[in-house]
Amino acid sequence: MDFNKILTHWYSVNKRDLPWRQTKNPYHIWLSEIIMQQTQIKQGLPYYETFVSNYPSVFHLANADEQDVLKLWQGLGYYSRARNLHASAKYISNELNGEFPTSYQEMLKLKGVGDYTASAISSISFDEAHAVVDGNVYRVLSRYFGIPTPINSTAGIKEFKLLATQLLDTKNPGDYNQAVMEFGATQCKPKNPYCIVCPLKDSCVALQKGIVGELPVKIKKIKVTKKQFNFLVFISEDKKTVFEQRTSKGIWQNLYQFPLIESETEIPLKSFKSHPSVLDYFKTLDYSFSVFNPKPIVHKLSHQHLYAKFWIIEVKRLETEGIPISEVKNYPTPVLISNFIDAFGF
DNA sequence: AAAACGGGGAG
DNA sequence: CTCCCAGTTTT
Repeated sequence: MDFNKILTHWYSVNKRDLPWRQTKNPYHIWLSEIIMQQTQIKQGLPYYETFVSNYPSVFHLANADEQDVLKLWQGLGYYSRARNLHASAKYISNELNGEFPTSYQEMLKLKGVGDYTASAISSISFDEAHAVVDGNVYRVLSRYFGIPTPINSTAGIKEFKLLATQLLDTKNPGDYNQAVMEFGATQCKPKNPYCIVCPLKDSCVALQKGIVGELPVKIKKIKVTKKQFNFLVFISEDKKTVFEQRTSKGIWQNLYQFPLIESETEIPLKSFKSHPSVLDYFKTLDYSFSVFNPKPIVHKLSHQHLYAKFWIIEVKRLETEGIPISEVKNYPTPVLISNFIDAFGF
C-alpha cells in the first residue's frame, strides 16, 4: 500500500468527530479554518460553536457590528482574523450576493484567506485538487520522506507544497487533506510520536535513520521585546471609567483598553505622581491613586513580553465622556484586560 | 526575506 | 523554559 492509501484508511478509522466534519457548507468550513489557524482544536472548538450559533449564515455575520464579532473572538488571539473574517463576510454578502466563492482562485481574494485556507475550503467543499500544507503536513512529510529543508524557508515552502500536490489524492482531495493533518495532529506529533504503532513505520525515512526528533527543521528565532504597560483605571464618583479603542497598528487593533502609559522601566508606587510620563498625562488633574498589583503582571505574547500595572485613579469627575463601570465587560478586550476586569470585580 | 501578530497547551 | 498550534499580512 502507498502513502496515500494508508493515510486515508488510517483516517477513516481514527478521525475525531468534529462538528465541521458533518458538513461541506463552505461558510461553515471557512469559519472553522479561520478559527483554527495557528490554534489547537481544543482551544478553537468552543469559538466555532459560538460563531455558528450566533451567525448561522454569512449574512448574519456580514450584518453584525465589528465590535460584536471581536467580542465573540475575545481570548482567541490574532484578532486580524476576526476583522478580516467580518470584512470578507460583508464582501461576500454585498459583492457576491451572499454566494460563497466556489473556486480556490476566488477564495484567495477573501481577506485572511491564503494558500492553506483556500486549499482546505476548495478541496473539502468543492472537491478541488489543491493540497493543504499546514504545520502538521510539514511535519509528516519531512519525517516520512526525510526532508531536511527548513519548512519556513522560501525553498522549503515551495518544496513541500509541490510534494504535497504530487501526493494528493485527486479523487478525494478533501478527505486526503484532512487525513494528513489529522495524522500529524494525533499520531505523528511534534513530541513523542507513536512510531511503534505507526502504519507508515516500515517506509518512514526519519524513523529508519533515527532522526524523527530532528524533523522538521525550522529556522529563525523570534526576538522578544519587553514593554512596561501602565493602565490607568479611572473611577469617578458617579461610577464611570475611561475606556479607549486601540486604533493604531500593532497588537490588539480595534480592541478596548484603559488609557495606557508605556514606560521604559517599572514605575514604583512612591514615584508615580512625579513620573515624567504621568505628569505629562495628568497635567493639572486632581486625583488620588493606588496600585492594583504592586508586582507587574507578566503577559507573554509571541513577540512581546508585557509587564503590566493597573493604577486605580480616583477622581471627582472625568474630564472626558467615559462609560459606566458596569459596561466595560461588554467591550472586546485583550485577555490581559478582561482578566483584570474579572479580578477587580467590575 | 523577515517580522509581526495572541493565547494556551505540552513536555 | 522552549516549542508548537488546521497561517496570513505587512514591512
